[in-house]
Amino acid sequence: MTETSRETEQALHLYRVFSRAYRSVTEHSLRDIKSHGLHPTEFAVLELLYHKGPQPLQQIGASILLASGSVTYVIDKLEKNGMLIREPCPKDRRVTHATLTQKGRSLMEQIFPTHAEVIRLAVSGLDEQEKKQAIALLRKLGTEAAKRLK
Amino acid sequence: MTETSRETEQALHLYRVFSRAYRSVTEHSLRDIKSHGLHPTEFAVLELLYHKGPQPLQQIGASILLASGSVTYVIDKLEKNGMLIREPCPKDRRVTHATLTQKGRSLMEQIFPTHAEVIRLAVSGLDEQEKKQAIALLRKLGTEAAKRLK
DNA sequence: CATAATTATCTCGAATTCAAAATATACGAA
DNA sequence: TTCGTATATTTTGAATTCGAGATAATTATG
Repeated sequence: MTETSRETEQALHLYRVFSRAYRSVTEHSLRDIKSHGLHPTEFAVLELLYHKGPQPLQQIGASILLASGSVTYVIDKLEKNGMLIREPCPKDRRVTHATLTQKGRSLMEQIFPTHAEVIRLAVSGLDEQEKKQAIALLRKLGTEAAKRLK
Repeated sequence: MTETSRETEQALHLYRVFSRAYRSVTEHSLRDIKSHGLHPTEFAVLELLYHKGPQPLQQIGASILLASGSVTYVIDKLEKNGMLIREPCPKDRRVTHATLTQKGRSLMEQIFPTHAEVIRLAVSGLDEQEKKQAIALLRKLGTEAAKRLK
């Protein structure tokens, strides 16, 4: 028989509940994104630029956890679709910034409110107090987990 | 300016904290899995069979959310590596069961305790009481989100 | 200034995934 | 039985991702 401490059992239990919940919640988001003819990664890039403004490609990869080769691929596609343009950085010629075009911004202005509403519904199983608790717990959990990754 | 209700703001905030926490926690798991030369999907299949015993391929896909074509692909690979075998179901000839070989079972016996310990550490940012709260909140969140997917 | 080390991006090939179509089997109804 | 529908698996082709290596530009060091 395998020896597993009660603490470990509880940790595994939390991990499973966490994963299942994550899948169910993100499924709402994914369906909405797909319904607009976008892929999750494309949406993530557009959302980042929409909220944070022009970003170096490197930053984009770091923010949404994408390998550099994949960043090139997604940015290529979005640029071909006219959603954004590449702009060379004048201060550092190694760097390229991605900037939303008017078309890209319009798209996000059109779909983001709906998307926010989908997210609101997806997490509406918790009331305001519970959401507050969940935020505090998840923030702590995530921060500590990130620390231990170094 | 975009009108967004306070509730929606809170929901988006929860979603972001949730996603970040999930990435940090799962990164622990992914690194451990990789360190054993396995891919996440392969590990998921092995873990399922290890804990639940032989399963129809269809069940495997349903459990770990994998398209049927991908199931065939992963099972092929694991079978070639000698981790499992396919066994035709005598009662229903459409069905194939995947069963761990001794080699596959030994591998899991060897790596699962370590993996459990990695998970324990990954979520150790919360104490026992907090884990209990998190489990309750995440279960509720996940269950309600799943309901709304129908 | 010259060289080494670092950083940002892109290219290329391999691996994994999905979706749709093909195949085989099971099951219910006429 | 026979037909039609449903289910399980495999096949196929396209899309996305990663990792490693190449290139170019910057920064640090002597």
